[in-house]
Amino acid sequence: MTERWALAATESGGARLAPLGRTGLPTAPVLTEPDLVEAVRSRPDVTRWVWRSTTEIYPRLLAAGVTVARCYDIEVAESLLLGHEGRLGEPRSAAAAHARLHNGPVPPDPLPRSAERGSQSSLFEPRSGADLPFDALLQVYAEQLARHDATDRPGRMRLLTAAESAGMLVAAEMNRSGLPWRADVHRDVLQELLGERYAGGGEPRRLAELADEVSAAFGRRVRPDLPADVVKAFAQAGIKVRSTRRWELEELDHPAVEPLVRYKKLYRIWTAHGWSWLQDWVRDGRFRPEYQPGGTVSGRWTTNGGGALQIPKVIRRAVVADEGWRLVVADADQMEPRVLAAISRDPGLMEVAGHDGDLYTALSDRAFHGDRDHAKLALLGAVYGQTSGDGLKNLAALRRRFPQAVAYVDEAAKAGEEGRLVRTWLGRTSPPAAGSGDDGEAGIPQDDEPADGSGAHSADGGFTPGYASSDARARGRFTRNFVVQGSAADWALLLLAALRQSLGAAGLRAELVFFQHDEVIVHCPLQEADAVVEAIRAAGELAGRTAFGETPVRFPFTTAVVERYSDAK
DNA sequence: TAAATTGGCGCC
DNA sequence: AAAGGGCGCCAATTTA
Repeated sequence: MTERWALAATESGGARLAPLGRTGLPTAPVLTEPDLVEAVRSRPDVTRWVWRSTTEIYPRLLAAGVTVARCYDIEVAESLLLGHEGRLGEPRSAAAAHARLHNGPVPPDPLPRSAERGSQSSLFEPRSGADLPFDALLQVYAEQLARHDATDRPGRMRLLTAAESAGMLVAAEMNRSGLPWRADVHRDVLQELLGERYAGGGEPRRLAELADEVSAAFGRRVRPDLPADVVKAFAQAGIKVRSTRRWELEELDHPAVEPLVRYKKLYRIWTAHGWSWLQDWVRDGRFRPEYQPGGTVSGRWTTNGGGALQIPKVIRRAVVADEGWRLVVADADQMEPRVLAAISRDPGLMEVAGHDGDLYTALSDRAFHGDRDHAKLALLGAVYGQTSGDGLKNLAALRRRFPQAVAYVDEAAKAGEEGRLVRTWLGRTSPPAAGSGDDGEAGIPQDDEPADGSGAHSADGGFTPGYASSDARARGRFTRNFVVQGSAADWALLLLAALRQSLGAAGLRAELVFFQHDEVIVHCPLQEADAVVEAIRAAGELAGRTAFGETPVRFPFTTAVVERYSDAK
């Protein structure tokens, strides 16, 4: 029994709403009710709410203690559909969609909130199209359903929209719950690593000392945080260095290198996750980043501040479960190679990915004489588009044993070099090449079926450029990676959706509190931990089947039940 | 003077 | 072992 209702907020905190039929049109007269929250609370049988923007509506419901099972986010759908149509970058608001529907003037999207740095003050997003009449919203929705059907993969596109919408719900819920964060522990870590702060501001003690060591090693004052100054100092010491990247410095034989590298590491912590970060981002024992599902073109999430997806390992000591509670930290094992196996359907790689054990070890047993490091390097090289080094030799071995998998990413790279679009498994689409202008014809979508080894180099009677410009090659590396990273993000969305559902259905107090590409953290009472571990495992397998259909590929996790994040692996 | 870019490094 | 993909953040520098 699926009950689908459309819902819009009115200016006065009320709601307009109507039940929807299969084509997306209302099956009963539109209702107007005085209280948005009550309108939802009083309809627990609704299985999916269709609304303009989760960001607009859901935080208000959550604040009143109301959760929903599922939603359909019209602006999320518009963005995904525009992408699939090769029109990424066109305004994606519901108002814009409605204007396009009637060939009217299309309003630009409100500026992305470029949140004032380090502050959470910009709470209100411009409400693009909030004033869109309810029947206009319904028209946009009905048209979107038809546009899903008009794609090359209607089922998967509908799934993608549902998954991204679920991601919006998860994000809103996590924004609300926050990650348990002990400011006192964080301060202890900072003190330990950086030493005291000096009264007048400026560097803490340890950084100042290291800067002095660097200067002493050069025999003159050098500011280690200024790459230009460091390069010059090395030049004066008779050492030519192209940059001050760590891996390059570590090649050098000079007494300044050691303190310099240590300085950089600590400097990074100080500026990105130091005292002022703590001040800005942690309140009442919780760190609340603003998650943005689909913030990257490949579908990975970003956060709008707080650098939640780049928390340095040493700082993770500050993530501590509440008294009597635990953190269940679950990391998907070798997700990208497993996803490559699932989307390319390479028989050999599916076999390798068909077990829960370490994938790179299995890979190296098959093709790399047991050398796990080489196996891993080769695979990552294939996915990232490595262009030089030993990785290429290893790539050749990979290509011999897993031709269909390598052909899949090679084809994606070729598409990128030729200015064509590529898609993830569910249908999220790469942005048009810069400079490809509006000629959507350049964007012939990538095949629905993976190329097989034999066809990989002979397919598509199109032109074969003798040389690709370096821009084209860079674009090829991007699209090569896009199909894998993006399909992994597809899977991760389904994982979140499944986990959210099962935690809710089980009536646990457990809460999803963190998500980072292939890793989730659930905060739960100690006695629920076992159930949560099992829920995560089941959600991973369900996500695999839902995304990729019947596949031998397994999606196991490394799971730890800990009091502190830093105690997980 | 403000916005955009650059270099570097954190995470995946 | 080599320096390939995606981001966000910070400070300095360059550009408008």
